[in-house]
Amino acid sequence: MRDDRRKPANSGELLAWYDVHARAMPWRVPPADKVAGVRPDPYRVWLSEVMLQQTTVAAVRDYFHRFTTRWPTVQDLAAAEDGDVMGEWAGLGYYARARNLLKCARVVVSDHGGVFPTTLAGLLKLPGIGPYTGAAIASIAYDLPEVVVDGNVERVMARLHDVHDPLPGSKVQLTELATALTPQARPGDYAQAVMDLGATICTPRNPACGICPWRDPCVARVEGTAAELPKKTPKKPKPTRLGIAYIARRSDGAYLLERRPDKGLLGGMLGWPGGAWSEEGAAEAPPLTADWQRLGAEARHTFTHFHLILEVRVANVAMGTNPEVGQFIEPASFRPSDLPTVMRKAFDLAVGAFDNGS
DNA sequence: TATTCGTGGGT
DNA sequence: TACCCAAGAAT
Repeated sequence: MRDDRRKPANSGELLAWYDVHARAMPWRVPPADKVAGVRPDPYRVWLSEVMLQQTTVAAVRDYFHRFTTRWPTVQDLAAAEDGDVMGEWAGLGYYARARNLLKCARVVVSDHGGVFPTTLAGLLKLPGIGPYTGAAIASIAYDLPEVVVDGNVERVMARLHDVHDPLPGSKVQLTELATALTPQARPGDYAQAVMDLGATICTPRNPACGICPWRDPCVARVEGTAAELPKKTPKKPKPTRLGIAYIARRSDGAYLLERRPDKGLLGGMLGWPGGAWSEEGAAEAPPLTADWQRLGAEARHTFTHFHLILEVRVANVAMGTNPEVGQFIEPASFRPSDLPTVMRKAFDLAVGAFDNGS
């Protein structure tokens, strides 16, 4: 802080802004309804917060609707089949979230009578609930004054106080600043207000400082440094890995798929056999003997920490063929939408080849 | 503390 | 095109 005479930011200014500008969301109770006594459903708050981890609101909306339609309560979700939940999560990414989601639902039902813990400490013991999500549920669902620190809060605090130390090292400092601002009154609305501010006004690029409810106390705005904060330590370059996807179609239209192990990349998801991906592109043996055809194109996909070039090989096989890995899934129970995106890309290429009568 | 773990959209 | 980024958690 370079100007101690500046009047510090205060939560009331932000709450007043939120009362007018709160974004409408399927899992959210608008401030006017909360005044009337409406409380958020902890199940829906929890589900939305897990889905929103490192994921945009736009991407979450449809998933949230499908999940809550299919599994309206935590009891419903706890009773679901693993494969159904993983399939419904397919395409949303970070699949450990879905595995932990199911674990968490089952613990809540078996150990807590189907009621989410009502303290931060209790929430933090559950799978998939970390410091952010625990504080978010505690504040939004139960109006407890816990400190919510996500990427939005980090950015807003860094700018309000002109913090130039790079993340993630500055996280402790930014958390302290966030703690000082978190109010005892309406902490749930406040938490959502800071995140709305970060998402709509105090954006990563081209922040709309002119219409910000905290424009006066914001030190970075005065210093002209808002757009360059928060600083971040540079990230490592992504290597490129090579792999093969073997897509076998049986004469009845069944496809050969395998369930990937729970640990590691795409853990718990369906995928095409093809072995590990490496920078050397070691040739993996096919899952069964057949007349494998190479396609003219490969699937390209970028993960968090590497690029992938996936060669797709296809084969038509007869009924009664026994694969060495995976199992055939019949057309009636195969939904391409159950596949993670990279596997669906490979499938889209293969379908074109099968349609061409290979 | 550093790495692993997805995906789609914006610039 | 190539990067950046998004309501992080687990290890």
